[in-house]
Amino acid sequence: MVDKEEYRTRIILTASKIFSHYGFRKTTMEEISRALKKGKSSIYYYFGSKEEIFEAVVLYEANQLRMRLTTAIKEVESPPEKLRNYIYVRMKEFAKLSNYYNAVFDKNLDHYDFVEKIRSRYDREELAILRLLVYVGTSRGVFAAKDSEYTAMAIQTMLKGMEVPLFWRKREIDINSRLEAILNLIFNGIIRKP
Amino acid sequence: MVDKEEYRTRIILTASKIFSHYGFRKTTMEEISRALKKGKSSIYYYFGSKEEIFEAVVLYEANQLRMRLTTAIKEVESPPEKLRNYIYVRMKEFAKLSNYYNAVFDKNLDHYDFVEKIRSRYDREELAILRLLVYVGTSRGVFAAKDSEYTAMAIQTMLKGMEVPLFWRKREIDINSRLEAILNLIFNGIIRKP
DNA sequence: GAATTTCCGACCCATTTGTTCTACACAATT
DNA sequence: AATTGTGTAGAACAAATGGGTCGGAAATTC
Repeated sequence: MVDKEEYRTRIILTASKIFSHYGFRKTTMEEISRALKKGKSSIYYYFGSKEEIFEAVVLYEANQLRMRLTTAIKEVESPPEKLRNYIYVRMKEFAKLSNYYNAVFDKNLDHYDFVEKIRSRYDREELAILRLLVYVGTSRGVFAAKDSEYTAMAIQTMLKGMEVPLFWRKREIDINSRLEAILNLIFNGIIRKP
Repeated sequence: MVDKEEYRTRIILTASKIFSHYGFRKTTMEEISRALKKGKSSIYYYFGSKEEIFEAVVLYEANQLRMRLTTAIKEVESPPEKLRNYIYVRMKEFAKLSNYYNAVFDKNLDHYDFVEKIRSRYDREELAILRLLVYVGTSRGVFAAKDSEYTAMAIQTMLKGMEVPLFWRKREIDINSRLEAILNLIFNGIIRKP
């Protein structure tokens, strides 16, 4: 009973690995169960269907991302550094995620709406985080934003803009230099001039 | 008619890519043909079966390897350098091949005998190459091998010994340093002491 | 030792997949 | 113009694969 939840995450972890390698479609329940050294039907004791496993994987991944982002903020003190860290980690993680989903999804596919649902839920969270960062930075006098809500939304828009090439292009983009450029732009537009 | 052979290699190339990603079993004819923008049944005009394509891929890969090795020898002049280059490239290529076959083969599998056939055929070639290298080196006075045949066989045995961990272990091995050690051993055992 | 939890082999059946077959389009050749 | 040869693909099909169910063994807990 306490183990059950634990075993569920074990399933999630291994399934995630196989999904990322072979994609959702090509991954079979047989494989997942074999990797867990269990019978195929045993898996159904923990999850109702293959899709259910997949949803759990996505949810898990989303929480992972959330955690990494919040710790990224806590790692440093000053608001500019917090913002920089946040954006940096966000980019890195999204690059990883884009790899994951490119591998997992069949090129068509209708699973996108599911991801979109998760994503839109996190959008609000992200906005709150950014708003707080901007607000704190402004009240400490290191940022100079008139309205932290709209400023946060603007930043978020920029960040989303950076996702597009990640998810649609195959070409290797020099993430780091692009990142520097973006950060530079944000800071020089937002940091109080002396 | 001249195009036909050309198109066969195009099939081989694309099939190889998909095989290496998804493995033989999970790769479907549908996928291969889709990647080639042809109808599924059209592929059968060029190859009799999925297995036949796979055999062609392996054969192609083997020839690729042979070429890389012979050019590796020609790149340098002195016998020790030739030997070093040969072993170096051989290791690198085998590391790549091991990745390929680990990805392509289902963990069981009876395809091994097929690979073994190809391999044993190349064994003789390799032995001839090594023997020549040793022989030339000895007659130039830079090596000191009593019997180039048996020396070559000894070297080949060592090289095979290095394959084992490549194909069976997952752990990342530091190829370069191991390589240096082996080369050092071979040379200090074979180079005429002053 | 009964109850409950966890596991699995055997089965079901819809879908997939390797392969065959036939027919069609288009050139080249007769 | 008819024939032959080359390349293509759609339809059809038998075999397999794979997701999911079920009844009941094992194992664990009470």
